[in-house]
Amino acid sequence: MSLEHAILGFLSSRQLTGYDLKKIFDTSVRHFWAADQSQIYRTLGRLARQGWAEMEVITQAERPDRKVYRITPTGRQELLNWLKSELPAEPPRSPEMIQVFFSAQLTDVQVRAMLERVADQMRQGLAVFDAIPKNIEAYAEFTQSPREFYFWLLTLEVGQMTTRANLDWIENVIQRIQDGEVPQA
Amino acid sequence: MSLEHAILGFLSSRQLTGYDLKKIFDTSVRHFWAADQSQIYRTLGRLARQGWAEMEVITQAERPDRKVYRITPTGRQELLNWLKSELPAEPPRSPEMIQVFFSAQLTDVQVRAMLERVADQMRQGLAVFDAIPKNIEAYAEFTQSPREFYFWLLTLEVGQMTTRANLDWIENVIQRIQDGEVPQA
DNA sequence: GTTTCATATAGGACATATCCTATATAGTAG
DNA sequence: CTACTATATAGGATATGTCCTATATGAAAC
Repeated sequence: MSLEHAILGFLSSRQLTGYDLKKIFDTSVRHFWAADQSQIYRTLGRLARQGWAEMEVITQAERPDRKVYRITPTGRQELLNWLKSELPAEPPRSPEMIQVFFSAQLTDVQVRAMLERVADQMRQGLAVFDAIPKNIEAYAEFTQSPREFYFWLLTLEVGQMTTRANLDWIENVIQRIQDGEVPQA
Repeated sequence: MSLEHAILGFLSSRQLTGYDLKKIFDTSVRHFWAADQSQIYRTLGRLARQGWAEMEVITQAERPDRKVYRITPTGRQELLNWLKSELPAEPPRSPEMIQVFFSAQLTDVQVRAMLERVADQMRQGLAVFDAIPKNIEAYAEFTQSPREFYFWLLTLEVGQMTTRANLDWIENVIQRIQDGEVPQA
């Protein structure tokens, strides 16, 4: 599972708490990886148990104690090995494509409505992408490295590109419906 | 979960067994939905229990008995409702993007190797797409409807388009590395 | 006759993710 | 003082998917 390596990746820059990581997953990388808070805490525990991270309790005066995690040399090696490894192919699983496939059973009017709905969701997604600040200063909290920031921008870029390409395709299909190019039975 | 609706979709054309569905998931729709055999059998049981499908045992002389499932009117209505509904947004989850993001920690040579590897996987995926027969006769077993076949082709089309767009983007990034456009620290 | 494949069925155990709950600190709004 | 937000932690139960196992029929290859 990649959450372990994602967390190791963040810990390789600096030590963090579960709460810190939750904020990072909710902001900086939410366009390509979402993680649930309890999942993060459980994964941190697992990383510590298998020796890829170590934990230190920091007592706080006016807040509950913080558990700060830092990557170990073993964990750093595991991260580098994983970064160089080939990922197993994932079984494809697209509810959208199931709807597209079986919407052959709907009328052209209903198909168009469905496609317009999906297109709207994609436009909203693009608006979210466009609204993300793209200057490194906005991300000082998670990195000061221009190289790291550049690679983060790459993930943003591909997300936007893919969403835009899918939106173009949907609009093209809508046009084909309007042009009467879709078989009726 | 969309597997229920995918199965309802197939049953809406004709009655099928779990074994039939496994073959369909392994061939015709494997480019956008993969399903495990035991998952299919369990989901069929659930569809029957909640009244969206009904099951009839067909005794066979020289093979084990077959359990044939057919969609019910309730199930057909549920399918149509689902086809017209807006899907909840899925949390994004891309192991590839995690590798891209953290590969900032690798050297340019290592990053290139990683991207070439991903590119190779995509070329293989495209080769698989290109090898899929695109004449309706090859799919007589699962549909004889030109409209249904057209919508199936749409799912193929978007899969190819997305894979190609991603491959172009990776090649572009490799070019940027070669051109020295990527920050070093 | 053993292995593999095809045709059939389906349960057990586990992995991963989600959603909910719970606790404990402080601060703000009403 | 209740509700909400922020800062902190983490377990219980469930949903979904995977992998393995098991059974039972026939056919083909070695």
